[in-house]
Amino acid sequence: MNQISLSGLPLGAPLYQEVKRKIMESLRNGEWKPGEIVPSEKRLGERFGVSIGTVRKAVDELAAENILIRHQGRGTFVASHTHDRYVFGFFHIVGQDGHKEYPKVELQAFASIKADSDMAQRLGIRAGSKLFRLTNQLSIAGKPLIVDDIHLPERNFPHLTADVVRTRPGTLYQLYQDNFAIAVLRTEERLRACLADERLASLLDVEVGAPLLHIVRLALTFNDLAVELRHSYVNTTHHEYFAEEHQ
Amino acid sequence: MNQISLSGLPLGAPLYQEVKRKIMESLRNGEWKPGEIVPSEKRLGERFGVSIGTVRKAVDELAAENILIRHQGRGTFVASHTHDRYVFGFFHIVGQDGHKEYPKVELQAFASIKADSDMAQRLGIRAGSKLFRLTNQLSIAGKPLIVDDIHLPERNFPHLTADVVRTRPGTLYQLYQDNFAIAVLRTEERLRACLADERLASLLDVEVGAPLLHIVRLALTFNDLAVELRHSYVNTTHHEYFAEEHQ
DNA sequence: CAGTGGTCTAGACCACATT
DNA sequence: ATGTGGTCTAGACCACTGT
Repeated sequence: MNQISLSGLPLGAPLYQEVKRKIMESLRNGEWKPGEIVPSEKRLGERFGVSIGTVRKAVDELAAENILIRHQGRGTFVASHTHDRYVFGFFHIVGQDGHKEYPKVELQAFASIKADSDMAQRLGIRAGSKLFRLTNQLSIAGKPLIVDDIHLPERNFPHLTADVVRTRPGTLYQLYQDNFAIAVLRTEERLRACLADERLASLLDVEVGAPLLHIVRLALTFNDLAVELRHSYVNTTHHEYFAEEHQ
Repeated sequence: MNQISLSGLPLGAPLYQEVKRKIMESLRNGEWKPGEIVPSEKRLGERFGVSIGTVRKAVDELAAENILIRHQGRGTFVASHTHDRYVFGFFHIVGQDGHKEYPKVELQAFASIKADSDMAQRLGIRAGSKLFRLTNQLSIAGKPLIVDDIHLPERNFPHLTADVVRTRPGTLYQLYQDNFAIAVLRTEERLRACLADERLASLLDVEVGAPLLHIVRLALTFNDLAVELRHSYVNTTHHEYFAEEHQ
């Protein structure tokens, strides 16, 4: 059994891992905010007392995880959620020709509910905790394509209202970032096939019993803390979910 | 417009990219075969006339793409398809508890057909070209879970027979690698929901009209050449498709 | 023990972006 | 002109593996 230090890293872990951890700590603390520039590699090296090469290795990994973004000649920046970034990184539905087009979003319902045991387990909270539940209808060319049922622990999103959601300028993940200082860093998705019930059939303009792609997405922030649980129901008649495996 | 050299790399490309290209060329040529060790970083540096640091950067990328595998103290090896590796890298179906178990495979049909325009386009061959078509039934605990319809261009798999497929020791990708020197390097998957027709209902032991997850997988080798086109139909009643997005 | 990959350093030079 | 990240080098030392 390996010993584990207070930082969560094994004792005698590589220096660059320690540097990476410290950078993430500063990001989590908000020392450098989304969209802002971080100190140059030279300055980071001085701050942590390591060589530039070691800083580079730490930043390499953070850049590979899309937490930092490098721009040659300009500097290194904290990744920020934008519409384009969401479409590129999190939105996996493409047209039959492989073309990606982001749908128009319309909020259908906003409510406060209590977490059942499944939701609570996935979100890592107690069953019965209060959640916001949002239902979005996403359409392309006026035709409904996706229904999203989104669940957010209320304690992480104080004073959220339907109006705030409806009048947000960008994606929901931008709202989490800008209004609640929550950065979605990665997602886990579980996919199944299901049949449209009456509600989904009505929202998606399909027959009851039509086949739908059901995606359960868990969005996570620092330390793998769950931010959002989302059930998406997709009409895959003219669209599909795309995934690539670099082996 | 950037100039492109004969190697496909932009003129003035980084040295390590050139080294990476040369290593991949040797892999494609079979100079180093799957499972074999490649020369040490020191020797590669001497061979290509670059420093070890530059070799490391090239090997770093190849290791990140799972084309090479490093073992500290032992050396660097050419990735080889094994059962475990297939399950870890290409098989995305998990039980409801997240547990991955690889099913028992049974060949149901083996035929020679002609590519229709859709298959031909996806495989990058001419419509009407001859294909092998294999149908596999995959079961867990005696219960059918997946049906695979697999299409292989005949010219890449000379003398393939049902018997060879049935008596192979490992996965199909191992067969491609060991008997035909074809290395599957990455896959693209497109997912939709569909309804079971009579054939699928019978093979999967579900009702006609039951919802199924339909996965179209394209397997690719060097230079993004298509190797295999696979249609998988999954009964997601007790299993699901898992995908992770590192943002 | 010798050989391998993994880490870390220090410095030179390049390509790029901004001032 | 200055500062940034990107590349490349050379070498030291460490951790691990097999003989």
